[in-house]
Formats: sequence, C-alpha cells, structure tokens
Amino acid sequence: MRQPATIKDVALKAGCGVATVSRVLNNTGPASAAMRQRVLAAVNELDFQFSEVGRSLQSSRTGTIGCVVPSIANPVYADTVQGAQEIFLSAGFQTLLVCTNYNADIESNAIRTLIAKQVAGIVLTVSDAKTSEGLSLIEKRQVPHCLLFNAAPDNHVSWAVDDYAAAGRVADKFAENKHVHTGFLALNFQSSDRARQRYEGFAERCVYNGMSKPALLEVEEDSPELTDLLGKFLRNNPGLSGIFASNDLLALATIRSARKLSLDVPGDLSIVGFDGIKIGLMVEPSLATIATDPRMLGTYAGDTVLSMINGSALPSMPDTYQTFSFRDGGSLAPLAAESSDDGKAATFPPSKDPTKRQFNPNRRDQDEV
Amino acid sequence: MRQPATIKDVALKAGCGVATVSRVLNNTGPASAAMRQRVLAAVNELDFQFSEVGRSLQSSRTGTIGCVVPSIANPVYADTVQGAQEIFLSAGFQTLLVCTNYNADIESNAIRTLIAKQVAGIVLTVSDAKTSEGLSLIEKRQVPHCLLFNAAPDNHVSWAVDDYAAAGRVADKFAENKHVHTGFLALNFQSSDRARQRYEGFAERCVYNGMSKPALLEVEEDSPELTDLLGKFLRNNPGLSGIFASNDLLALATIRSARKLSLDVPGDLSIVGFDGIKIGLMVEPSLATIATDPRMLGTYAGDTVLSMINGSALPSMPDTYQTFSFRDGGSLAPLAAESSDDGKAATFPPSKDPTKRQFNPNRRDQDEV
DNA sequence: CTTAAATATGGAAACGTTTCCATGAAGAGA
DNA sequence: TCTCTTCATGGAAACGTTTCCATATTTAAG
Repeated sequence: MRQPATIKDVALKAGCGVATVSRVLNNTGPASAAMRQRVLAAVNELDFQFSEVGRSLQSSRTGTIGCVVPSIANPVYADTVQGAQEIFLSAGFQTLLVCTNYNADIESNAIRTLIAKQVAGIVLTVSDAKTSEGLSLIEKRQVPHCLLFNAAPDNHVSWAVDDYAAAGRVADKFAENKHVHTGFLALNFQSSDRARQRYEGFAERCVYNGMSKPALLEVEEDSPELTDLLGKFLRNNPGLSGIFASNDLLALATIRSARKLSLDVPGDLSIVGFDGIKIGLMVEPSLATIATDPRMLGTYAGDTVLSMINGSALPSMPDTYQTFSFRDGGSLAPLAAESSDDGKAATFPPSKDPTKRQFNPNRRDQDEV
Repeated sequence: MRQPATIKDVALKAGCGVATVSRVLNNTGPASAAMRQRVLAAVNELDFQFSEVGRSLQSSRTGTIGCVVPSIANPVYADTVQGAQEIFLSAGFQTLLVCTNYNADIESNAIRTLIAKQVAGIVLTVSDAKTSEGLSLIEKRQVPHCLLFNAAPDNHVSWAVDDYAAAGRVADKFAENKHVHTGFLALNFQSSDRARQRYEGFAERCVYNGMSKPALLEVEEDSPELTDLLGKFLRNNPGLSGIFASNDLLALATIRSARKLSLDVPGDLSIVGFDGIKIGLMVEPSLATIATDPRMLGTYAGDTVLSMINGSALPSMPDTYQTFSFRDGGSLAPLAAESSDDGKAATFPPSKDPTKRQFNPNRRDQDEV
C-alpha cells in the first residue's frame, strides 16, 4: 500500500499553504477563483483524499460507533446489528463490529479497545450486565451507549425484550394447553443472563399456574448429540409433554431431534421457541414462539446512541409497540385429547398415536402483551 | 463524555517527560524501578489509556480492517462476516462493517471512507465486480483486499463459490430427474452479479442437457406477494415442473407459497435452493440445494487479507475443499412416475395430470403483480 | 488620493503518540 | 582519580489535519 498524498503535497503542488487547501476543500473560508482552481487541479493530479486519522486527532471525532454482540451467526443478533448499522451509516457513522462469542474476556478487551479508538458511542449486548467489566469501563469513561437485550441496570439505557415476562407468557400458554410437566432447554446458560432470565420467568410462572417446576437441560453450542441428550432428558423426566427452548434455532433442532426419536411434534411433545425468526413460519409444523423484532430493537438502540451523541431527546418506545408477543404455531398443542382419548398420560415412550392432534389453524391471535 | 487523560497528564503527574511514560508503558526502553513505579501510579490515578487515534497517526496503522457486504440479514453474509471477524479479532484487528443493501452508491462511499480511515485491508462483496467504483479505488490505492462471493477479475483475489458451475450442477440434477421445463427465481437480479451468474450457468446447462431454457422470474426483496407471483408464473409457463431459487430463503418461501397454491412439493413441483443454510435440513421436506460454507469462505478471505498485510504467503484452497456441493433433499423428486406411465417423456407440453396439477389461484389477488 | 474595510493567504499551534537524539548520571576498568 | 561505557531521562520532531491569527492584497468609501 503506497502511502497516499497529504495536504502538504497538495499545497506544494498548488503553490500555496496548507491552510488554503483545507479551506478550499472544506469550503470553510474565502479563496480566489484562481486559487480554488489550482488546488482542485492539484487534488485531482495527486488523487488526494483527506486522512480521517489526522482529522480525528485534530477534531477528536472518529465518525465511528462500536457494536458488540455475542455472535451474528445467530440471526437475532445479525438482524439487530443490521438495523443499528443502517441507522449509523445514514447518520454518517461507520460501525466497528465485535462478536464476543459469549466470552467475557473478549468482551472486556474489545470494549477497552473501542474506547481507546474513541468511538462516538457503543451499542452492546453483554454477557452479564451486572458484572460486565466492559460496561463499567464505558460508564466510567462516560461513553454514550445503549444496551441491547440486557435488562438495564441503573443508569443505563437498554432496548430489550422482557425475557422474564415473555417466558412467563410461555408458561401460561403451556398451562392453557393443559401441560403439567415441561422442560427448559438452554444454550449458553452460564454465559447469558438472558437465558437465565427466561428460565426463571418460565419456572416461576409454571409454579404459579400449578404446573411442576420445569426440568432444565443445558446444551452445548449446537451440539450434534442433541438427539441423545434429548432422549436421555425425556427418559429422566417421564411425563414431560412440553419443551420451551431458549431460542428458535434450538427449538427447530429439538423438533428435528424429537423426530429422530420417533416422537411426533406436537402429538407427543409440544415445543415452543423464543425469538420469532422468520423460518419458524415456514416449517411444518410452524413453530410456536415468542415473536420479537430484533431489527427494530437495533434501530431504536442506534437512534438512542445517536441522540446521546448529539444531545437530543432519547427516542422512547411508542405505546403501540411491544417488545414481544406470543405467536401461536403448530408445534404447541393441547394435552387434553390424550387424556380423554386413550387415558394414558404422557409417559415415556410417548404414544405414537397416528391420529395426531391437529393444531387449529383458525387461531391466529397474535396475543399481544 | 469527559475527555480522558493524555500521556502529558501522566508525565506531569509522574514528574517526568512524555518519552519516559511511553517507554515504561510500552516496555520499549530502559527505566529505573522508581520511575516505573511513579509512572504506573500516575496511570492508575488518572485512569490513563493510550489514544489509538494518536497512535494511528504516528504509526500509520489503525488496527482496523473493513468488511463490506450487501446485508447481514442474509445468513450467508452473516456467517461470512462472523468468520472473517473472528480471524481479524484474533489477529488483533477490529472490523469496520458496512452493509450496502445492494446499493452501488453506498458501496462506493463506504469504501472511500474506509480508505480514508486507513483500514489495513478490506474484504468485500461488491454488487458488480466488473464495474465497481469502490473496487477500482481500492485497486488504485493498493489496499490489501480480498473479494468474497464475487468472481475475481484480473489482479484480484477472491474466495467465491463458482456460481456458474454450481448452477450447472443443479441443471444436471433436474435433468437426472427427468425434468424438462424449469424456472429460475431470482432476488436482486439487477444488483447482484451472483444471481446473474447462477441464472446463466443454469440456463446454459439446461439447454446442454436438452431441457428447455428456464423461465425467469425476478422477485422483489422478500415480497409478500410471492404466492401470487408464483401462481401467475406457473400459469404463464405451463408444464413447468421444477424451480431453482437463487437462494435458500427464497426457496423455502417458494415451498410455502407452493403449498398455499395447493401444490405438493415435490409431487407437483420440485424446488432446489442455493447456499445450504442449516435450516434447510430441518424442514419437511428437506431442501435440495447447493451446499456452501460461507463461514469458511469468510475465514479464508480474512486470512488472505491478513497475509497480504504482513506480506506472508496467501492461503490456498486445500485440494479436498470444494466451494460447493450438491445436497440432495426431499424437495427434488424425479418426474419419472408420470413419464413412465404414458411414455411421453420429452414431449412438449409435458404430460401432466390436470386434476393433480390444478391449483386454485386466489381470485382476489389474481391481478396483483 | 487617502483611509477603512473586506478579502486572500500563509505561518504556526494544537490534537496524542512514538522515536531519534542529546545530555546527565552512574558504574567499571585503569 | 580519570576516562569510557552503559543506563536514564527529557526535548523535540514527525504523523495529517484544522483553525487562530497576522499579514498582504484588493475593494469600497470618503
């Protein structure tokens, strides 16, 4: 990479001072037509472009905003980042993206570096908002920032789904469908405060509804042995008729595994996901899930940070907008039929009744919160 | 955001010169134990951290690499970026991400800015590699770079799926399954040289195989009227038995639309996708598709740029690695049953049982385009 | 034709680093 | 004790901008 021309080179070629070049190119002061001409010619000839680095040093603005998420391999975060990035770009900022892979060290280091690079602001999803080192760094340095998906601790702004309430809603839905014994499948349970919130909200509301406390199964990142784990899990928890998966991808994988175990979904096992990714609508049966709008969350978070940067009023959530809604789907069915039909409660191995319970397609209530 | 302490503040507080502070903190020269102590104390007290902006100006390295893709709402690009980002991060670089939304102006401007910000390198997917203004800027400035998904013009390095060959393979598969009349569904046909490559490769190979030239249907970004468009398309192209969609998401949406039109997949219509996203394995029927590994492509591209930056040998593709493979799936079925029955395999229009083939266009929406 | 005001222009400082170089101090060998 | 290294340290330049200020030139007004 040959080193590019600087403003000095231009000044030299145009036969003037650097100040003049700066003024002409930025339209920030007077200049004679002739001089303007010469400068422009020199710029053209040298193919000159301002160095943003020099500019940043002098103006102390970098035109860059940081964005920290666990992983954009997860479409939820990908959509979020996409939304925020668009907002930033149209406001003249570029986005420094860091994926932490749910690793707290990477998170801290990345945030430290972002601050050192003097980003104008940061949107971020941290592993654990209460303990995040990076977050306290941001706070100490008073960098404009907005959390994403993390429940906001004091003095922080956040755009997040109310995981606790949403998971409670799932419990209610299982209750409505007469399920009693359910399980919770969690990915990244240790490294994600969201997953834990969901479990908590689900468990408490299950108990509240008179159901048993849900069994917990932690699984590894996209483990190929999900089927085995699921089999073992179901064997250890006889009578389990429904599973709440901590995200949609996991829910879909679980449906697949259930099929491999010769279980009918939802006949033998109901499954509910979380996130509401688009694919969930395309599969058979469609996935019952908590629908969220990550893209919108991303744009709101982006707008929030931009407002902080230029000191305007922060955007607030419109009344009509809910952070989540329950989306019904074929993967969740009532347990009622079984008990009346053949009398056997959902034991393991579950009934392979070919007359599968049909999800009622007319019920397309969005069930807003 | 209060402005942070500088090296001068530290020097002042420690009672020494800035050079000493720099040496101590960077371990880049001698210092007495006492002095080291004082400097460290001052750093602690002031909560000092180097400004990367100042550093960048003096060293002319920014520790930043640019990444330009159409949109990470598309999981193919999301995975790619994820892969590249990880590689960069572990090499000590952060990633400036720009999503162009298939817009050539955004693309040019973004690249110009990236260059001005003095990124150490760029990985990018451009709208059209032959005409991309941004790409020629990069070339002129000799920025280390690597294309992604774009077929590489001369003097450029690229990691890309051979769209032309892959699409040809799909044509072969349709031929093996006795299909004669097929269609190609394209998203972003105008703004993506990949989509055009795929159509070309598909069309030529169809003809080569004695099939008819595939009908082309361009659809808008995630258009909700896909069902109507598909219905009209099928009506305009009677005898069409297979569809090649330019990516998996579109293929899945097409399956869904086909169902709404009361068409059985693959009974009435075979569908093949492109990309091989994971979800394709989880749906019923599973999606026949061209399987690719975007994540790997991203890491290779990342490694390539890193090698360029530090002047080491570029990574080459291992012999065993293919940019794509055909993945069989339930969405593609032979046309055999029908043809063997009545023996008129290759006649035109191809045999089709009208009772089975019939679908009910939704009158109400019929005229919508 | 003079003077005041407006217009053009360039020099230099500042932004926060690193690094070259010079200077001062200390230790070692005679 | 004297010189010769070696070690410690600070001053200053350089990186590429912008901007303040001073100066030189033009124009307008009297």
